[in-house]
Amino acid sequence: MAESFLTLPTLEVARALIGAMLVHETPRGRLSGRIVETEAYLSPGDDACHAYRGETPRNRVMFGPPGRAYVYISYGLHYMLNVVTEAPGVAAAVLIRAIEPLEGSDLMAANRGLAPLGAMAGSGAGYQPSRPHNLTNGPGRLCQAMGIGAELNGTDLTRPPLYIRPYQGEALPLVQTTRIGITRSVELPWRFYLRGNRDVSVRDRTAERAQASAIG
DNA sequence: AGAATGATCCTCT
DNA sequence: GAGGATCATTCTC
Repeated sequence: MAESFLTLPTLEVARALIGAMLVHETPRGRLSGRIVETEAYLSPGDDACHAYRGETPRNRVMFGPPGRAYVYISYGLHYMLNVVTEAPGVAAAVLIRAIEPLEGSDLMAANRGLAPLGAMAGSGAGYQPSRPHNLTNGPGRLCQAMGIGAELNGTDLTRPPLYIRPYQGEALPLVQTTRIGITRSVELPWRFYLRGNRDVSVRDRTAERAQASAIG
């Protein structure tokens, strides 16, 4: 295949990933979704980046070649999926924060401990989301739904079992704003999401108004 | 060896 | 909107 778009500069990858398809071929079935929200992390200069103080065993993959998965555990229980960017030696990645389920949504629901979508049975097992789109609207949730764990850390995201198919089509309406859940470098506008999509984890209505006529 | 810190999610008010 | 869960990783002593 042609040179992957994942070799582009980090912020361009973060933009270009919106609309791309994330696919996981699991033993129990094929799961996929459209990426609708991303965040860029780029060291040096970004104190929120895991690698801002140098290489450690955990963030080692970020220093490697682009196009690989950086998967780690947050708060001791949630997996986070990142796409490594930039040439070897430069620590950078794009966090996938939300996807829109396309294939295998019932298996995703099962992975999340939820009843199948469309089934109204109230067996009492598992928790019922207050909104039907609580399936993959968050970095921890989408990893749980997609069956992504530590065993995929460092794997090549251009081939199965976990891979990304680029978006090819008309320009999508993007919103650019600040990142979520961090305490350092909070001012950097390095989060991107698909305007109007229901699976975006957190909207920024101020940014949406300010960017009303802009098209990403 | 001990303490602090999270790129979060869920529940309850 | 606020707080607890829960533990790997990292920093500090």
